[in-house]
Amino acid sequence: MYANVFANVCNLILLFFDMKKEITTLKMLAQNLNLSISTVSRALNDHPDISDDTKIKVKNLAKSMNYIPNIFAKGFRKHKSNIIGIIVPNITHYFTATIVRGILEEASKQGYRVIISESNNDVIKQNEMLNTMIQFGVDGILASLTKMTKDIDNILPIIDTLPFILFDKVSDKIPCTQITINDEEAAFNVVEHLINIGKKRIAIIKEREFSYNSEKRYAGYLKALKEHQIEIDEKIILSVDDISLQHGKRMANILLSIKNRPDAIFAITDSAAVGVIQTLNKFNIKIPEDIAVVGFSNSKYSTIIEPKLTTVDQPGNTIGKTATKYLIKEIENDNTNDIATSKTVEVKTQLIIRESTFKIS
Amino acid sequence: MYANVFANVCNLILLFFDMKKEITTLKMLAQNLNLSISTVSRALNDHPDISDDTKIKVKNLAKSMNYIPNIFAKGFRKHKSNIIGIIVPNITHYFTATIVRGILEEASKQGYRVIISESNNDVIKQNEMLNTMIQFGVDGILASLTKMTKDIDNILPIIDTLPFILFDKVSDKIPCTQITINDEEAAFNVVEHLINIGKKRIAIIKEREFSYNSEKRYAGYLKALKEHQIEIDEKIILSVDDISLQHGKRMANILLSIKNRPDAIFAITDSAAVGVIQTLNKFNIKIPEDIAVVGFSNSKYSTIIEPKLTTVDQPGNTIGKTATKYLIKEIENDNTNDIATSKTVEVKTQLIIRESTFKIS
DNA sequence: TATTTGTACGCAAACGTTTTCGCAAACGTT
DNA sequence: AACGTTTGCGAAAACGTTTGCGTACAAATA
Repeated sequence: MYANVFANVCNLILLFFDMKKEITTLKMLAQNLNLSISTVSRALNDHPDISDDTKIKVKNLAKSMNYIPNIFAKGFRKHKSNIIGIIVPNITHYFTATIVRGILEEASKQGYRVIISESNNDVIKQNEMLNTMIQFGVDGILASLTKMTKDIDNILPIIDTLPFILFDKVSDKIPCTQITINDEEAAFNVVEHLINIGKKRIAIIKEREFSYNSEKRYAGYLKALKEHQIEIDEKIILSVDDISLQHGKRMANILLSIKNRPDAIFAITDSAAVGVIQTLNKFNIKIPEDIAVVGFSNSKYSTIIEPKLTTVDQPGNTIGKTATKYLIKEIENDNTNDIATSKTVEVKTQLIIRESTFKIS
Repeated sequence: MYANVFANVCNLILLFFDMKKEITTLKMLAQNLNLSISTVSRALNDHPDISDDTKIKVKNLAKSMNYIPNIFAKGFRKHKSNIIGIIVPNITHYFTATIVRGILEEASKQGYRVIISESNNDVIKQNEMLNTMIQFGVDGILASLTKMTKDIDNILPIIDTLPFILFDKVSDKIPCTQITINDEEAAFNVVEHLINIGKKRIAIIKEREFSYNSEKRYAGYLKALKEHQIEIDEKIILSVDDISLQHGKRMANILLSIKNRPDAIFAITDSAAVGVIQTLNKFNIKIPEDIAVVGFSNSKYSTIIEPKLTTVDQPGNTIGKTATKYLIKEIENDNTNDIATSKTVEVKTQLIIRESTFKIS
C-alpha cells in the first residue's frame, strides 16, 4: 500500500519536472564516454576490434547505468528473437509438463525464451498456431504433434522455413530431427517381463493405427511374443480411438467377458491401466496373481492406485532438454532442416516394477 | 522425403537466380499501388483518414502478396510486444496446468502470445525470471508466487513499471489486482460438510504460516468450528513445511497415535489427503465411518484413490482466463498498477462430495 | 626512408513500421 | 467571392541496434 502511494508520488514528481524515466541506450553510454555508438555496441559484444581498456570502461558504465539492450531494435536488426515456440497437444498431461519443464530449463540456460501453445489435438488449431508463431518471429519450433499424423501437409512447408524439431509425438513422414522414447523397445521389455513372471496370455489395449507411439508399442508387443513363441490372439488385442481411463474400464470388461481370459493386460497408457485395475478390483480379481497389469508413463497415478502399477518411466526432462539442444544448434548454425543433419534420437526408458506384476510367489 | 527434396531444389533455383525469398513489406505494397508507405500503413490499420476505396485495395493486395507485418519493427516503434509473461512455481501440477491453459486460450483469443517460466518455488530464480521477462519486453506479467511470500521487495518496484497481476498464490502485501479462489469460504464449506455428516473432532493438516492459501483455509476451518461451537484442539491442528503425499502419511500416523483420535481429517491439499487415505487403509480404518477425509483441488488423484476423495474443485480455467482479461485490460489502458483499478477477484469453488465422506448411513 | 600491416575507432546506412506535420483539393457557409 | 472546414494522402523523422567501410595512427617490414 504505502509503497504504491510512494511510487505514485514519485511519478507525479517526475511528471512535474518533465523527467521521463529514461531508458539507457547505446547513445547515452556513448555520450558519457565520448565514444561513438558503434564502438560502444562492439565493446558490449566483445568485438575483436575494440581494446580491452575500452571494453571494460563501457561494460562498467553499462552496468552502472543499468543498460538493457532494446530487444526489439536488436531483433529488428538481426532478424533474431531468441524466442522458441513450442506446441503440445495437452499441457495438463504430467508427462508433457515434465518435457516442457526440461525445455524451459535448457532454453533459459542458453538465453532463449519459450512461448507455448496448446493444440488440444486439433489439427486446424495446430496449423494456426504454427503460423502465428512464425508471424511472431520465433527462431525455431519444437512440436509434439496431434494424434492425427495424417495431416502433415501444412507442416512440410514450414520445416524448410525455419528450424523445426519434433518430440514425443513424432512422425516419420516429416523429414526433420525427432526426439522420442524407444517405444518399441520399452514395450518389448514390458511384455518380456510379463512372460518372465509366467504369463502366457497377454492382452494389449492400444490406440488405432493413426497413433505413431501406439503402433510402435504394439510392434514391441508383437516382437516379444514372437521371440518367445507365444501365439498371437487377435481377440485380446484391443484398439480404442481415445485411450483414457473410461476406455480402460470398458476394455477390461470386454476382456473379462471372453471365454479364454488373458492372464495379463498391457495398457499402453497409465490412465487406461488405472481403469483396468479399478475394474478388476470391482470384480475381486487378484492382481497380479489372476491378471497382471502394466501401464505406460510412470505417471503419478501409478503409485496411487492399489495395487501400485508396474509401468514404463519416460524421462520427460531429458527429452525436453535434448530437443532444445538440437533446436538451438540448428538455429545458431542456420541449418533450416537439412536432411544431412536430421537425426532420430531415442531416449532410454526404464521399466518400473511394482505390485501389479510383482507379487508372484 | 520427396517434398523436402523438392523444396531443396527450389531453394537451389532461387539461389541460382539470386532471388531471395523476399518478405513483403509496406514499401512493396506501396510501390505496387502507387501509394505512399504511410497511406498503406494507415489503410491496414483502419485509420479514419483513409478512404474506404483505398483501404479495400490495400487490404486485398496485402492478402494476395501474403503480407505479414514485421513484428520487430512494430514492437520497436510502438514499444509493444503483444507478449505476456507468466511465472508459476511448478508447471507439472495439474491445477497449475489448467490455469495455464486458461491463460493460453484467453491470450491467444486477444492476439497475445505467452512466455512461461517456472520458479520451482525458488525466490532467487523468480526474481531473475521477472527481470529477464522485462528485458524481453513483455507487455505485462501474470505471476503465481513462491510460497515464501515474505520476499516481495523485488516485486514492488516491478508493479510500478508494467502491468502485473497475481493469481492463485497471491499476497495481500503486494498492491495489484489479484485473482484467487475463495479459500476461506471453501474451507468453511468443507468443515461444515464434515460437521453436517456428524463429525465432531475434525483435524486439519496445513502448511506453516508463510503460505497465504494455507492460512486462508485455516481461517475458514476455525470459523466453521466456532460457528458450530466446536472447541478447537491444537493437538489435531498439524502444520508441515511442504504439504506432500509423504507428509500426509506422516501426519496421519501422528493423528492415529494420539489418545483421542479425530473422526475427520481435512488435508488442505489432495496429495496430502491421498497420503492420509493410504495410511488409514494400511491400518484398516474405515473411511468415512471411522475417519472421514477431505482434500483440496479436485486433482486427478481424487478419483483414483480408494475410497474416492471428497475435495474442493478449483476452476483453473476460469482463474487463468479472468487473470488474463484483467491483465490485457491494464495493458491496453496503460494503467500500470493503479490503486484505483486494483481489485481482488475471488473465483467460486465447489465442494465435490465423494466416498471419503459420503457413505455415512 | 618508404611501404606494408595491424590496431582501434568513427561515420553512416539500414532494418520496417508508425506518426507528426503539412498540404492540396473539395466542400460548405456566409 | 471569400472564407473556413473536411477529406485524403505524402514526406520525413524517429525508434535503437548492428555492420560495412573508411581512416588515422602506430608498429613492423623492406
